[in-house]
Amino acid sequence: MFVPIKDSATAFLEDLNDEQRAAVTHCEGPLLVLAGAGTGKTTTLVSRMAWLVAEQGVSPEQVLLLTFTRRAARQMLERARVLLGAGGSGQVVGGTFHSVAHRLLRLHPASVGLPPEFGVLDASDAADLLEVLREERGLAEQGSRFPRKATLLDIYSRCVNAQRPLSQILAEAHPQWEDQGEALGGLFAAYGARKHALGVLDLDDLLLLWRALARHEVVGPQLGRMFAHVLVDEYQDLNQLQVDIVAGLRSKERGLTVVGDDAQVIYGFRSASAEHILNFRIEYPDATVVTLEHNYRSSQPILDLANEVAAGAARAYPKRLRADREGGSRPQLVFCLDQSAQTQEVCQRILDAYEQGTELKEQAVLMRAGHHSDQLELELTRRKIPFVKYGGIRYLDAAHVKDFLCLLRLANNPGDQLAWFRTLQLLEGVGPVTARRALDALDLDTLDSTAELADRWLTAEPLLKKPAQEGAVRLIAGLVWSAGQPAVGVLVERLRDAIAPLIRNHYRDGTTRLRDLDQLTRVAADAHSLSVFLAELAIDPPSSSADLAGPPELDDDYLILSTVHSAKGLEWDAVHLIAASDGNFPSDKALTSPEGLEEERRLFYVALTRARHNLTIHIPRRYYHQPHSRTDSHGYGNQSRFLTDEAEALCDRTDLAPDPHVWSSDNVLAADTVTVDLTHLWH
DNA sequence: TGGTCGCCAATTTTT
DNA sequence: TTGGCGACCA
Repeated sequence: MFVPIKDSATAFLEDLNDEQRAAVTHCEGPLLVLAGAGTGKTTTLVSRMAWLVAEQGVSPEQVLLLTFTRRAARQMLERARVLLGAGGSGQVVGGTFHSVAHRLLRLHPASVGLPPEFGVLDASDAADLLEVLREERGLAEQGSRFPRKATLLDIYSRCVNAQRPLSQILAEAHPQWEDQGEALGGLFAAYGARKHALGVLDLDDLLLLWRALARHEVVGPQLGRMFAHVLVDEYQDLNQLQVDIVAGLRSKERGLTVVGDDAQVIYGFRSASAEHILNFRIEYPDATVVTLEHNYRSSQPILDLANEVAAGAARAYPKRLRADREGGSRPQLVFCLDQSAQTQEVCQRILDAYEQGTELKEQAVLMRAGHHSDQLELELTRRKIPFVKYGGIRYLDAAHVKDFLCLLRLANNPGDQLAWFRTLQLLEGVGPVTARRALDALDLDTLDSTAELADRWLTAEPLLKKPAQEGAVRLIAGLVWSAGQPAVGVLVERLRDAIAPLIRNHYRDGTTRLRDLDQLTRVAADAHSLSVFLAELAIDPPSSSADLAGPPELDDDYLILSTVHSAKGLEWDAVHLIAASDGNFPSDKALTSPEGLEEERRLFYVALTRARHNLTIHIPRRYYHQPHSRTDSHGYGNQSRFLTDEAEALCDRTDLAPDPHVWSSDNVLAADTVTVDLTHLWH
């Protein structure tokens, strides 16, 4: 249906193509937009928001925008703000599923049985709690075979997110633990009970309780009236639980728009499944489907390669991206001798592109796994090339930051056993055993207020050695003092001072680490409540310490380093994909099932389609293994299985490494790096 | 002898 | 950074 362009408020419609405009101005019933990579998906979604506001009289705060990743949320809301900015009245409500769930639950905690000051566990907190329960239940005995804590959380989380029974999840994703089904079931039940007793939620609970809230007989309809229109981005990456939530939000009066691309399902490990987007028309029989195929991002040679890679998929829904404009240079395939050669080559190419006018911000280095850029980061630092890294190890995962957060959690809730357990072990001569005993002596379950802590501590104190006692007294004094302190900023600063000597003592580079805590202290100064501050940190953690330092200056130019997962939805003029050899990409960790390989392929496709003009794929020919690790039998291949002969023919090829057959014979380390066919890994 | 601490190996992707 | 294993201390 064509809607005439009436006034300047809808001038943005002129910049859209026919399909986009059809999507933006769709009126009746649910709308599914199948948007290939680079087809102006964000533009379409944001324009639809603006259109709803300008033409349909929906007020901005009645529009709910849901995205899968935090970066997508941020980007989308920013653009919405710009486009709606002129009106300036209200703001679109939006964010990740988890952050929206959190906000709604803060509004109605009691309706789902939550204490008003409920806490939120991030993934590592949740894993720690599972570990504690595992020990309590005698499942951690030496020699007994049982999943480690990260695996426990993964299994549990899959059950929740896929909404499927443990036995099924075990059979499909963790067959090696199938015989532990009973113990796992018991452990998970205890985990649920403990979370309830502690008044905390994990990230999965946020979604579960949102669904419960939506089904609540009083609050449900109330929530329903909050939003006139719901837009969901990256629908292909939703899991069953999120699909349920979206279905719960739908009503006759409310509009629903979902956008996605079945070729970009890359969150299978979070129980995402392309089935959901493919079944959308079945679930919503009155849905309208609009397909976007014009690619505005990349040049045709890049799309040719992407199409070729996608065509290799076992079960492809044929879709060929067409470039909007002519010309463009072919993707570059660069074979390097090893990782060091790759590092030098990437740096050179980044600088070359920069010289030719592509600023650093318009370039990105992409990789399968966060650590693939370790060496490159050192070299960039050495060459003084500024960069920001996304994905990989996160700021909050740094040990000393966790230590500090635990102390803050104690200020918020002195009965938090997990936080005590970690904090106590910062003290000299205190390990898990002493910490456990001190905890028992504290008898936290009967603790009513922080003020009692000082007295309580007298019973635990003798269990510690002298220097540890002094440190502990400082911490307790800080906590007791902070209990009467309403200003979060002041409180956090005081606790930072209390923990500072312990950090300095406990870590080799303690003084450097303390500086990270300063950043956190600064951010906390703006917080209104400690519990909300901590919960938001768990849901929306800064992805780098640079995030905490605030947005970089406008004139700052810096290179982006990112995992492919974190790069989804983003684009750059020049993309340098590194470590694209078999074993790394596809990651051999992912090759436990045929579906694993298919997801790697889609991930590769996502990586390729991030590039606008220049795409370079670096393939190190070999990796040097630790000389002693004879156990590492599979080694790495020296090329990418995704780059078939047909795909390679679409690229310009540069070979910086001698032919493997030539150099391997006179290289001492050659025996460690045989090319092995990895197909055996998934039968 | 129980418990801590140092050393070594290995580490996917995100909310 | 975490986990496993061995050395050293009370």
